Amino acid sequence: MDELDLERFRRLTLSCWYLTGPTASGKSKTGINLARRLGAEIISLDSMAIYREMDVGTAKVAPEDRGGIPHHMIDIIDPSEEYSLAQYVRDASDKIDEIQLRGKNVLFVGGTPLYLKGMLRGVFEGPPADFEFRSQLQKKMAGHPPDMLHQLLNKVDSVTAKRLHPNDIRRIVRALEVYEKTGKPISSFQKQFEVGTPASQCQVYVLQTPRDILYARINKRVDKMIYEGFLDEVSQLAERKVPIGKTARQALGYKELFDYLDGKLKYGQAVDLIKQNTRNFAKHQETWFRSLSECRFTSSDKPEFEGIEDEAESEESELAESQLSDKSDNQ
RNA sequence: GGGGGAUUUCCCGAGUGGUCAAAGGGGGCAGACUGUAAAUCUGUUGUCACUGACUUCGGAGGUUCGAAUCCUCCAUCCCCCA
Repeated sequence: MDELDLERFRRLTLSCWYLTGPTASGKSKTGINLARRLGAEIISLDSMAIYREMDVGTAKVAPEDRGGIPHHMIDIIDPSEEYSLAQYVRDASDKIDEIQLRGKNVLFVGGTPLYLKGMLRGVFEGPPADFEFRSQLQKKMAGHPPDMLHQLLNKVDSVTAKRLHPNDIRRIVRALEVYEKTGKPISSFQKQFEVGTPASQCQVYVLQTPRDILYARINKRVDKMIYEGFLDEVSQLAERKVPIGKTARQALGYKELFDYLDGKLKYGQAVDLIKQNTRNFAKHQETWFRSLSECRFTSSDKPEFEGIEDEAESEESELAESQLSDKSDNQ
């Protein structure tokens, strides 16, 4: 993406609304209410909800609960396929065009911070992941000192090497991959990724819940998912003729239940692990939001969105609240 | 009733006289993050007036220049024999 494209890209994506927050902060329901008030359609900002056949564990809102608001970027990919940041940014941008052409607003709802950053700042046009290349690199590394790849990177791209921790194999490998495919260091590509827009010029809202309350809600929600047939869903995925891909397989809850089905974990252990990993994930999401200048923070109990008229605290917002408390009740 | 074993910092768990505020893991907290991101990586984690001091290894005493480590008694838990 060159400078001009980037500018156009940002103009497009910053005209949208964004509602995010850690898992179990109540994004989906709040989002539907906000979308109604904005006259918006929703684009899911979620790296796992894109997959079909993964409903319970990704906490997808059932079609009948979407309040008539169209939801996009959900159920668009088969679990056997890989997906990525760059693809998301491309596909979602097309969706924005499409929706705005209909004269509707766009509201992103979801909690994948990397995708959020991609939408807000743009992504460079790099070579796609080459898993063949990566596994070869890994093989080459066997037997060598663990920081071999880091040193290798240091030779071709010292800027990135300095930035990355020697143990950060995944990023080192990608940096080497980009160099290999393009002949240019990854650090020479889009640097604007680091330049954020002030929150006052965006409509990016992060729902906040006190940590201890959030953790308790997560635990409850995992139990609820289990009750709603999470294990059956995972069993069905395990029985597919075409096995699910590595991206879908690593989804929270899914990987643990796969391990249970493979006999690597006891059932109770798997469930506890899901809760633990989900809590850690929520924390990680919050670290992300803090790092993005675009974000504004608002309480998940009583979210306030500047810029839209409150419609005199109308039934709509009361509805929003009652649904929220509803939610926490039966979680 | 008799014999044996255990008790460690938020948790699990190593540590058997000094180099121990105590390995390692988990959890907590914080950070990184551009084509696997619900992934991956990093730092930190007794207290304080913090290059030093203080409190901590079930409790109370004792041995020693010095104890989480040795001895005595007490408490709790586990196992074996009755």
